[in-house]
Amino acid sequence: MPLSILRKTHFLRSPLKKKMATIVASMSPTHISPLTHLHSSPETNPPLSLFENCNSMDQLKQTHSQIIQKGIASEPILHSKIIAFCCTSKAGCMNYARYVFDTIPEPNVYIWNTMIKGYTRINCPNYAVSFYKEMLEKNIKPDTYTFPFLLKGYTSDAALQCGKLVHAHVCKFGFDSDLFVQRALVCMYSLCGQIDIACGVFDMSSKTDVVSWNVMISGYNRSKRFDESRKFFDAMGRKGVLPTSVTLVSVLSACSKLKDLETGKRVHLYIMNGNVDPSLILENALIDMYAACGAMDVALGIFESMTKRDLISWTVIVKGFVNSGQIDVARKYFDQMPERDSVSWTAMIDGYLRFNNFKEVLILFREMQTEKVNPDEFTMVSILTACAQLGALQVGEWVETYIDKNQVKNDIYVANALIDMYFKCGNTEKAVRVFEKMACRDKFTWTAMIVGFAINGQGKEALDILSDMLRASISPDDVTYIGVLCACTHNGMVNEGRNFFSSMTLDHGIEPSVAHYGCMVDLLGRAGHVTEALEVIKKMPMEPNSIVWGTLLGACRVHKNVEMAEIAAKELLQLEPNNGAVCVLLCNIYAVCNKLENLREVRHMMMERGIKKTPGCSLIEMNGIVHEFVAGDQSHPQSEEIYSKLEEIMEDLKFAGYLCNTSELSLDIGEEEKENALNRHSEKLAIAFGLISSEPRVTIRIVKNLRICVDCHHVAKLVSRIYDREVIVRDRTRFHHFRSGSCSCKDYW
DNA sequence: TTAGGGTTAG
Repeated sequence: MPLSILRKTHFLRSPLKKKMATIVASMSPTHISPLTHLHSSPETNPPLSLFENCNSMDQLKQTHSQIIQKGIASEPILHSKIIAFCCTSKAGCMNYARYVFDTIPEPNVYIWNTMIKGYTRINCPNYAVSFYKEMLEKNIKPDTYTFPFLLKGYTSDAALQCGKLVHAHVCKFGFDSDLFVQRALVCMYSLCGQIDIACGVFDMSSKTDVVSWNVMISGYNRSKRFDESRKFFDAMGRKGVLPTSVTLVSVLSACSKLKDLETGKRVHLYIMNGNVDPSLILENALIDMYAACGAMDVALGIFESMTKRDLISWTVIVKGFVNSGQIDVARKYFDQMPERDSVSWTAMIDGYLRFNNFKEVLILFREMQTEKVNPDEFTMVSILTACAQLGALQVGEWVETYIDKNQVKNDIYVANALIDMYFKCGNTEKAVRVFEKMACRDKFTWTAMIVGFAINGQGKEALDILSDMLRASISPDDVTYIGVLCACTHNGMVNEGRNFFSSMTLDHGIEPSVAHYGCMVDLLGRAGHVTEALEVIKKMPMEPNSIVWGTLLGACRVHKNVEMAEIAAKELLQLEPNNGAVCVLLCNIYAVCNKLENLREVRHMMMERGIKKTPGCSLIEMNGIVHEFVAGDQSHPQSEEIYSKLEEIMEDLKFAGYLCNTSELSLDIGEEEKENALNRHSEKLAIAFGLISSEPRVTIRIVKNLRICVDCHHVAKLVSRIYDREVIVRDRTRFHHFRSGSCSCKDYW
């Protein structure tokens, strides 16, 4: 809304004025019911009751026409009645109100107020304020009703400036001590996201009633400051203000977010004692509170005893089971729902997301579309998150197009999820395009950009983004710095990383967490400073976790440092005795360094303890379907074709000078067998499948659960050159963009 | 006045 609206008159000339006059004039006499009683002294006894019985604009217009015919249309009370109907009734029409308003020679403050109320009611606060301005120009003084009507129109962050100007007028006209005006101000500030100012007005109010308290409590909920909602509720009790069901619904919502079962139970008891009338909304709020606090038995008890349930009751139960980890039970209730809207679908989709079942997310999303339920922005964020995890670029792109075409609200959450999805699918160009189009960005946006560039090996771009972020006065947080350190790590920028690590605390007051120390270990270790990396671990103010030791172990593998590897592996196995990945890494290191005796020892220990290696798994999306391959997989319907293509590829590669790199294979087997095992790695199967299933020159995108092995890395480079294909592999830690025989990681991984 | 969303070291 333009601020100028209060400073300058923008009084609207009713475009429909002429049209309305025509409508009234054209009403044929047959439409008009005979109003014989109008003959009895109309001036002294206006037929007010006629207006009170009006149910539609047609009836109102008929009555109005009669009044005009009888020559009593200038009665002020009749004007008020017509305008009140048009402005406040559900069937009302502001254009007609405007038409009548223009015929009144000197409208009184009541009529002005009613017009303001009407424009606010139809969500046109700018028209309301124009009327207000016009009223002042006509020397009509506002009264205590004027401001609540005006203020009620300001309900969003964008309206705050206008709201504040109206507040100034409230003070100027001396209405700042009126209960209703104060309440309207509290409400306006609360809805415009300024709960602290609302609180200030509330504290200064001469009188407060339960409605004002309710406005404050719901305002804190809206600002996600649930702890303060609860404090207000307690304070209200101390002041002896009795809560209404509106209060309790808000308080229960806060309890649900705070997981405050104790206060929740107190509210439940208050309701059970008959202090407020029970309602569906109240019951829903109760089951939500119990479900959120993990008391699913109580939540279900209430749900089952309800005589009437709605979508929300069911959704809350589904969500409750998802939260308690019972995804199958959640699904059972979801399947039983009599009807489902986008919120219920999203609740179920989020359940699968939470349990990392990303494929099921996409399956459910397809079902949702089959049932013709339109996804909203919340659904889209969930789907994009699943696409990011799966590397499902085509589905992700489809989502972006769907959002544009179907006017799904493209808010900051959606844009941030899009950026994250594009980066995690290796498409940095599209991520940047989304970023550039954004009208406003928050710290999540900037952080997603930094992390995104970092994992894609574009360290310089990541650091440029950090500079832009600081220039835009957005404070980085701990996650931002994880991205920054990660960018330095993936690009071997050791000194820069060291500097960022110290400036993080010195300049931004962010205390390093175990994750930040982990990044430093990675930064130093990967660059070959393995001893210094161990020093960092020793000096950490907290206990190093398994990730930190695993990072050091990974660095030892790259730099073939057996001694340090043994230290790291020992520490790791103490923390996680059954971690298969550690044993495999240690085996890799022993194999590379030709320490076969140690290798056998580890293998023996693994067998004894029943430790299994995590099977390598690669995903590749083809025409919107995600295909999954594990090492040696033969379950794919096109398996035969895939293996014969793979054979062909290996022949082509050998012809081009490829030598199989079996150095990391920990098995005590012959060279041929080793080569065979390597050739069945999941990423090779996915590459072969990609080559036979897509058009020439189309990029092959693969997501792998483990780190890509040296041999597969080499093969991918050659494939990109020999077949002229861009191959993008996202492994556990980063992206490898293979183009024309080389990789974006510059073999630094 | 009741249900839902985003970034995180290996």
